[in-house]
Amino acid sequence: MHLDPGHDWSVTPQEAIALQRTLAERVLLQPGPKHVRRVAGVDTGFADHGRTARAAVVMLSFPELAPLETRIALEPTPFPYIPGLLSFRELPVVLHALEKLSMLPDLVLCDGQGIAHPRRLGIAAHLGVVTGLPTIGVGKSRLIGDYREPGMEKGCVAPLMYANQRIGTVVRTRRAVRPLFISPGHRTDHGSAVAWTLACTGRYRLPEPIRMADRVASARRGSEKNAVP
DNA sequence: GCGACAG
DNA sequence: ATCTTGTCGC
Repeated sequence: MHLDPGHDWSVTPQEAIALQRTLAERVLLQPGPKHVRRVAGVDTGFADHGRTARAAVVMLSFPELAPLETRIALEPTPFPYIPGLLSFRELPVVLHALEKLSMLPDLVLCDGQGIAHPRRLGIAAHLGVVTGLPTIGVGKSRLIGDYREPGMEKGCVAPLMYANQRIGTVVRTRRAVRPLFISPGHRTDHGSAVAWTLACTGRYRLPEPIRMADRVASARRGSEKNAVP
């Protein structure tokens, strides 16, 4: 399958920022998909002192959360890590892993922020605008915003605020663990983002799609295979 | 100028 | 993100 890159990815940090301001206008905040049969998790890992980027996408069935397909892409890392510009470092290789899927997901959980970003275009929102797919940002830590510590029980939440606006939700996905920073990417909203995240979470802190993609992307040695039907 | 800063 | 073994806690 051929997936459109969406735009030129060979940009300078300054051009990337300008691009984010434009693309952010195309982000759609609306209730997420009504029915989900397939949910994908994406994550990126690095090797060779950061010179090689490895994106992993794992497709799971819903609500069983059983792995259906795993795809990987390896490429030279194209952009340095700059807070706020993470998508220009990880999305190029992520898109190549995504286009290897035999079927499109109904929803994508992405490692990193959605609209909880200085210009409202974190990696999950960027991925959604480029692919047109509904996406949710699942951050393991905070990029921007203020919040009150949510309760310690699983399911406890607290709004993530920035410039007097809600940009996400701090969610306790498991008892007494560090909370996750959930924010809408594209074609989802605060409520649906949190609901789908919890619906995809089992006995671990990370929702299954992200946890499985994480495992594959960070695989130390050569699991450079591509499982396909 | 100073502090913060997804992965 | 990555470098890295055992260890403390539920």
